[in-house]
Amino acid sequence: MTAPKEAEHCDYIHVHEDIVEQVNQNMPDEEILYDLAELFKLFGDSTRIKILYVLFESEMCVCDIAQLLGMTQSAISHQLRALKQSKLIKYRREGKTVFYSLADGHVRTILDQGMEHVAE
Amino acid sequence: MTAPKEAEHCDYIHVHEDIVEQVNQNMPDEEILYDLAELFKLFGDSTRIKILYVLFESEMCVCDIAQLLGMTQSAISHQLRALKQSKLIKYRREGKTVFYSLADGHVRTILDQGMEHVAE
DNA sequence: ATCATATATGAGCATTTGTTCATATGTTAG
DNA sequence: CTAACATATGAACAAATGCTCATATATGAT
Repeated sequence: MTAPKEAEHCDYIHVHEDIVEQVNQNMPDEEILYDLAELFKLFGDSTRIKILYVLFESEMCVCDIAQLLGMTQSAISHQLRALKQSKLIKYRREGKTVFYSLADGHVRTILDQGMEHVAE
Repeated sequence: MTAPKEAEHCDYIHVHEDIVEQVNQNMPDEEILYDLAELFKLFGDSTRIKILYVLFESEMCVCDIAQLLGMTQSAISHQLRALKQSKLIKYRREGKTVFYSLADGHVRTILDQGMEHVAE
């Protein structure tokens, strides 16, 4: 029996039953994949990448980061907000100053892996 | 001697000389950081993430991927192009069909690390 | 209280991004 | 050659993104 011809189907389906099953089994939930994409989106901007690299060296306040990157306090603050919301960085307040630092070892691992690929 | 008051400077500079030096020393070149961001940008979209997860199981043709994800051939082809350009996937032609597969072990490592963070 | 400093945030705007649609290219069969 | 199929690609458009500017909030000093 030949498969019924429908709009989006290849004439000959190369995906075999067992592979389709495997994909559906091993593919994480839609929601998880969305969250994963949201996470990587944060690494997909050079300003945020630079912020993370700067924080590799030391915790730092907003103004210091802005200076080091040659950008406005506002721009940096907006980006820190995004990084903070995804728990990639944490902060502590000391008087008027807020110090930011990396929250997670994954940050370093992810960036390092990306570097390996880019460096090829 | 107090530091000269300028626009973007904190009143008290928290970044000490040695840390500034360390940052400038360890921070990769602007161009590399840009490439790194470009790479992660590819992981920052759930369609492309799904494509990569599907390819974990097996090489697959464009049409099969489109079917599995319930998207149009064109949309998938556009995304495959981006993934291909960054050498995250490779392809081989077999007659009319083009089979795509993962190009690199880094892909898996990067996604796994991201997953670990998301799963917290 | 007022002032100054450090940071956060909302609105506006220009740029980028992902999809759709139409069409082009490439391959095979007849 | 033509026809059918698989894939690639350019234009258009809506949605998302990152920065700027103005302003709000928070803390400390006077």
